[in-house]
Amino acid sequence: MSSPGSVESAVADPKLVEERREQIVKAATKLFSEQGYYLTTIQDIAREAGISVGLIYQYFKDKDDVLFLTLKLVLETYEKVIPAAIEGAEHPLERLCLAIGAYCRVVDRLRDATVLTYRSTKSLRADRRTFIKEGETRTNRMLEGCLRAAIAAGHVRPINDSLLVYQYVLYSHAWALKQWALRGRYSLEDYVEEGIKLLVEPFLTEKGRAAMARLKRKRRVA
Amino acid sequence: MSSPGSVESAVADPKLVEERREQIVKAATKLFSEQGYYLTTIQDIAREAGISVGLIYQYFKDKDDVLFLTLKLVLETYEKVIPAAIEGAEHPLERLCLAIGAYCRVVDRLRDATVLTYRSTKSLRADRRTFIKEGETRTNRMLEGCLRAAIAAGHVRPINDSLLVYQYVLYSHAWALKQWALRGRYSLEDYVEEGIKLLVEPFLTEKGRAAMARLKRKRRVA
Amino acid sequence: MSSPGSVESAVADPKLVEERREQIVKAATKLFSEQGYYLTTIQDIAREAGISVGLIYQYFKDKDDVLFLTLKLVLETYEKVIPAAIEGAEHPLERLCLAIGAYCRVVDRLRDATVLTYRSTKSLRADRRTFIKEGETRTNRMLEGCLRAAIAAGHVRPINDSLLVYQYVLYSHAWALKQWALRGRYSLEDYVEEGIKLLVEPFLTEKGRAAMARLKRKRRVA
Amino acid sequence: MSSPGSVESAVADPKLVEERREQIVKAATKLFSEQGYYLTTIQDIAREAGISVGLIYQYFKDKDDVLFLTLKLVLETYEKVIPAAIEGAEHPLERLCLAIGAYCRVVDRLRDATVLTYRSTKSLRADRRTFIKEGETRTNRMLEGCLRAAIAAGHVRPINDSLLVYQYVLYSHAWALKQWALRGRYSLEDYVEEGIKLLVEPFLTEKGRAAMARLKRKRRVA
DNA sequence: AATGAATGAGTGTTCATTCAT
DNA sequence: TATGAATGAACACTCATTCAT
Repeated sequence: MSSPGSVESAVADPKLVEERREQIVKAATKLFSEQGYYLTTIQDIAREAGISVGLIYQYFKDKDDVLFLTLKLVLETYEKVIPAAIEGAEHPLERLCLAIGAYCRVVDRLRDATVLTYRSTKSLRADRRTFIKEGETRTNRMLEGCLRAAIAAGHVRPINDSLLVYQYVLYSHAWALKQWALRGRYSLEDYVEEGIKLLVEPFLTEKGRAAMARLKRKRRVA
Repeated sequence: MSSPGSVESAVADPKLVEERREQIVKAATKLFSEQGYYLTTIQDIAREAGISVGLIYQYFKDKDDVLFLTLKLVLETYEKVIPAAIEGAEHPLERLCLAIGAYCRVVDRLRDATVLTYRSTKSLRADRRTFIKEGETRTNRMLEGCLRAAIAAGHVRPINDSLLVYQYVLYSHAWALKQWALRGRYSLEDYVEEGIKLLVEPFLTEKGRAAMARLKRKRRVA
Repeated sequence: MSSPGSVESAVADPKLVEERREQIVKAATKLFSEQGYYLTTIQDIAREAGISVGLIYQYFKDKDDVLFLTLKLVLETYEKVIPAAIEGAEHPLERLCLAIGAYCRVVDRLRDATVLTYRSTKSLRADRRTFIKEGETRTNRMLEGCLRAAIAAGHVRPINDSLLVYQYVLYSHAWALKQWALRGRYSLEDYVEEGIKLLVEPFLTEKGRAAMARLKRKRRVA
Repeated sequence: MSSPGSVESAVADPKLVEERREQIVKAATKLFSEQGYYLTTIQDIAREAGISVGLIYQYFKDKDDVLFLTLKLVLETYEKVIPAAIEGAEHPLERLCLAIGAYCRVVDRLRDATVLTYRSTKSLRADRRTFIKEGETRTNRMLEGCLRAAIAAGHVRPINDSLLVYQYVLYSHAWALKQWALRGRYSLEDYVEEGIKLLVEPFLTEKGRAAMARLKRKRRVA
């Protein structure tokens, strides 16, 4: 009946649908992030969004639907932000570092929503859970592309790229998941820098090290 | 009234208390892991444990209490298994590798419960949440001890140890969190080995590399 | 947060709130009176009122709240009926007798609810219990006002007015509390008349006796 | 099967039965009086009595049974104390005053249990409720006997004796029911004295007044 | 005679969802 | 489109009662 990635609405006007859904998801994201999925009621969401309970059901089939769109939006943000960050950069190493930095920054911005991703994905219907995981996989692949390009260009020595990419992802997510331990000890920018020292630099080739040095100098000037 | 770490019981006999709690927590761990905290009912737990609903309330104050002990047990297992694994080993590098391997293996054994840790810690009362996080911190410190010893002994070059330890932890947890992606591609033992290649070897000193080679040869013989 | 005398509602429209609460309290009064507070379930009340369980919780915070409004209504009825009964009468003795008669009659009308007052006040939260007792005190004071006026006017001889007022109250309540013994032996009107013979006439002065005789004649004519 | 006034026990030794029941009823009276019947659990009673839950069921059929014996004991105390108080006194007026005083005093002693009588009689099974009411009626009849004797002897003028007796009863009970209002304003002894002024003296004949004066003088000497 | 662990029916309460307006 | 009053299934939790020891 309904494909896992789309969400039906009883309302015709697509512009209104867009607008209302955004309004509702914004409220839901805030509340789900603060209190979790099960402790957030539809009435809470309606109140936070400044609309009536019934209206939510004009734009979403059920509560699961709201969660789905909320998580989908987080994933989509990831997928949008990272390409945007590396766009314009040519050098493979620069692209890799920019991608990692962008990931950390978007996690910082969507801190609570990222945690929500870990907490609540399992609350979704099975097919939608898969859909969300595929979104994550797509994001990973973007990082993987950057890493492979750097290997192909001879800046990074051959290595288990897919596992290393997971480390990039986990490192970024950790900024949200372990904020209670990390914040206060690092600024976001320091955290990114440390990440690169830990998860990129040790794998650079001679050529890569030289390139990295040049990049750092350039960045310092800018 | 009640300290966050203890759980009151209406039953006097400590042996029975121990036994029943274990029985209940075992059932709860299974169900919480499969369906999450909120979708698991007390009835479910009772049925799974083969006892009556009322009996659960003789050994736990409320549902939160059951979750707490469940999570506490996971953390305590971590804290027990890792020292046991490195006991007997003398060499700092060996101790570090054993610790990482032990962590991955205990995560494998408590796979669902580890995921539960990420999903449900926030469902706990605030003071208990803190208590659980302190347990995690203690585990981290054990790894940190190993890493620092290896640095002090000149096998690992000076590095941001606390962040690297986080990578060890995340790497281990990922085996549970991302099992949908990792299993099928790696066996547990391969995964451990890859982890060491990715998160230990790049940071070895000359001396460390030599020591590591010797350790590997020894392991292959055994 | 909530003052003891008010009851919050999730519904906005005050007219509907009024109507629904009346409907619910009416059902609750019947059931509480027949079976007592603890044997009456919210399900029972919903069924009796012809509404759903959930709806009760839109108009009352909890079961205690329903009991409170039920008892409050009884007390308020007392406070309304007695002034209405003596309004228009000028003569202090007439006012006193009318007040006593009105009290007996309202107890007769709210027979079961009056018994409920004795049975269930202690089931209320402490602050609300006090609130209810203050309502009773206010009613007593109205009777006390009548009695004192009659003493001041020289119709009743000086006497322990506050204790005598308690006797009036108890005499009225007894009509409900001891109905199993009194009904069948007295009609309500006879009971009122006997009460006046027992608790008013013995304390009349010469002047009071004369006035009382005149009042009785007048009443007989009307 | 079981007559309403008796309570079966699984234990043979009548002395032990007597002793245990007393122990249990004592605990129950305290708790029922403080918290009411429904808020008191069998576990509470067992704890208060210092015995096990199971043991209560060796001496009582069910919880209703415990309440019944508790109330029965109160009524029996009334029935025992009043005759004892008037025993030895010859003069009808003196007997009447002693009876009223004794009633007030026993109510004072069993203050909470007397309130319990009002709150919880309706919680009993129907036949036992009747049984308890008959006990009350018996007590009333003792007072009625005193009053009638005083009338017959020409000390009290002919009057609606049964209703006046109710006033005596209510007056005594009020000491428990309205203790929140009465205590602090009267001592028990003053309260008794005021009662006699209000509910006996106004109905005395000339002869009665003379006799009462003599009695008071005598009492003052003693 | 005495214990107290075990039971499970029954309670108050919540909240996703519907639908008349 | 939008509202929010109304529904009722489902849940956590309690406690009178039983029974193996």
